[in-house]
Amino acid sequence: MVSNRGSRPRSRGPSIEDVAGLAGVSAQTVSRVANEADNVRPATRERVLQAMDRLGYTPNRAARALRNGAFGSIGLIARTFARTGEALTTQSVVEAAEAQGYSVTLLAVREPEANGWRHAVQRLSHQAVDGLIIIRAEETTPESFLLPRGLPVAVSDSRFIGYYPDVGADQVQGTRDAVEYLLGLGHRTVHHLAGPADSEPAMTRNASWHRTLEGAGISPPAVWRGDWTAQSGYEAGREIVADASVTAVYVANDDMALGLLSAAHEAGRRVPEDLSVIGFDDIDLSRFAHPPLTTVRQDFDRAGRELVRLVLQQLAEPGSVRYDERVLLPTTLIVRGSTAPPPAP
Amino acid sequence: MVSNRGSRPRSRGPSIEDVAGLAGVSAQTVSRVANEADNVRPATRERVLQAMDRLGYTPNRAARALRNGAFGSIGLIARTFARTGEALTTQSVVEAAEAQGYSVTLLAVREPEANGWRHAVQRLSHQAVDGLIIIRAEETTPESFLLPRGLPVAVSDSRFIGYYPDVGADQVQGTRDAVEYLLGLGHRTVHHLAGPADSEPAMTRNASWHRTLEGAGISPPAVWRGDWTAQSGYEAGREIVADASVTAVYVANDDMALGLLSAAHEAGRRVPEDLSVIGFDDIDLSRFAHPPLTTVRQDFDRAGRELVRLVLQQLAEPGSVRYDERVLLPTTLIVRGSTAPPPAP
DNA sequence: GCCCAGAATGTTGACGTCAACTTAGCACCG
DNA sequence: CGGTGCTAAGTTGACGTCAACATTCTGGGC
Repeated sequence: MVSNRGSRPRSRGPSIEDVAGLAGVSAQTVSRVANEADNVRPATRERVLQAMDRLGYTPNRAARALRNGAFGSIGLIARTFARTGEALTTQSVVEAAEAQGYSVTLLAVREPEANGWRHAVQRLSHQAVDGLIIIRAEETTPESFLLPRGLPVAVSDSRFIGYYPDVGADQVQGTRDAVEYLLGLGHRTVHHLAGPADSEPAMTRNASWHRTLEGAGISPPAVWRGDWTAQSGYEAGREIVADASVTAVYVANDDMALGLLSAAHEAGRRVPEDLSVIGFDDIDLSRFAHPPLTTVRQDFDRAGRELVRLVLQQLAEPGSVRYDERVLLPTTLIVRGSTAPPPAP
Repeated sequence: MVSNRGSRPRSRGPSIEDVAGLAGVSAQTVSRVANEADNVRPATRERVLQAMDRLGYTPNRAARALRNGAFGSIGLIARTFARTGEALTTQSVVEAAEAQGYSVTLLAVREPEANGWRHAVQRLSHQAVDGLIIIRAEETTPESFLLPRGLPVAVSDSRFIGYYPDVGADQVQGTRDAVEYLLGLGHRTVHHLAGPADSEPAMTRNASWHRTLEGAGISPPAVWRGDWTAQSGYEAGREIVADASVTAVYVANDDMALGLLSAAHEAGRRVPEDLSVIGFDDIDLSRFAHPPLTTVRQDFDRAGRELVRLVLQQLAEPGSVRYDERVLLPTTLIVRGSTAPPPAP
């Protein structure tokens, strides 16, 4: 803690004592009114409420937190909140948390290495939040830092799976659906543009693609690899579209798939006539791509809700959630215009 | 506060006293070590650090907050965090805040009406955070609720402009650049697909488009209106592309512009040969649209940094920021493939 | 009018931290 | 070797809230 804030406390607002004074009651009675206890005479309650209103009183959450040992806040740790997947998950976590009376405190991990994560956890952990949600922890492993004991944690799409309860889309089935759909259209094989090697969902999709092809008696070709961004999809795409033998590509997410589409246009390779493309996520814009993108939809909304549920359940009843519990959310193959049978040879 | 959390305080972690006991020093000495005071003998410091490490001690932020009157957290209020603009701003706010040792607490406003905002402010206000950032407050006005006095606030793209210090892209200039660019290509007029009527930036862009046309001696045609989503852009787009007299459209954001592009493809209307399109924002995917989207880039990153700066400056020196201060961030016209001279008649 | 049960309200103390003040320890000086 | 001037470490109290306990009402029964 290097910063110097707090050296000159900012002007504090009215406290429970101020309200009590104005209303002519004790602080405890004010507390009771604030907490909606039922053993307060209506007349008294009214007087207190008016005093609160007049002073603009709001309970001091720090004091409450100190007293109760609870913060009313859930920590959310991620590398970034700007990418589609994270943004959607964040939004749904916020909504679900708020429905339960919790707010959400964000912390971005700046340095991808374990140190950054350690720092983030240090800052959020244990004392500032009642529980922790970790999404897309890609670059570090659970051994690299210790979380305070007893702090409820839930993770999504991260390498912490198996160490903490986890929520995630059914990557395996979603991938199989996509690959088998392409094979069903008549493609001889399906190529793969994967996500970064340190990402759990990327590797799971990669592995499932691999297994599905093998299951169909096809020897899997070499994979391309991107970093989830459209830019990386475009760059890999330039190589992919230059290879005329490629007729179908399963791309690990929609952003990269859209980048690939762009590369195809640029090279004059027609989608889906010459090349079929399937993405993963079903982000809003996929529907409006040219052509509209066939993709595997995952339910970010539900993921957020489940993450919050897992944390709050641990909070309510410690030990009620197994550390290796996995919530697998079904995916749906959304067929649009970017897939078709392979071109006649 | 309806929830019942806190009734059974969760097991607390080690406190400063525990560390002190183990290290054989007083609590104050532990505090000094924790706060990196320099008047501690190295040997003592070492002993304390080891005790901290052994117990897994982290300072209790609630107690700190109570003591200091500061929380080390900035509140961020918005309707959603999932949309492009909000997500990018959120990310940069988080980064900027963290650089200053602050975390960010999110609160989504569920009901768009004033009540929802009031509720949000109630919950975040005054006690849970040291300052407040409000982005895209579209549906309510500043009069509809009161913020606690003395709470630093900064806003962006909201109708609170003029009431609180504000950060935002230079909509006026950005719009003028776009419209004049299209006119310069030879278009007789420029149509407009606007954002929602209750949005401040939408109305500013609308007004600037209007004025620019008038300035060029052109009577502005009727506007279409969307809700920022690609879907709404697509729907308006179906009408727009059906009108053969439209040769150029200035769209209030990229998402809608991409929706419009999709409608154009569907109708067989070629972009840019038959129809020129300009968006606003320059989101990642715009570059990879088909054709790549000409757009007005705004600097979300800088916006986040400025918002945090404004809040922290008020915190450091109350009264040092005027309530009507405006930070206007320059925009850049990014010319890509979606714009061209009008078709020959 | 008096007593009593139960409801309403008040009092006390503790949550963990740290600024401000106080005391102990030590080196150096004449 | 006592004193001086530091530095290091300890003690105290207050931040705002609320559970637990203590006290004071209130109204009803006799």
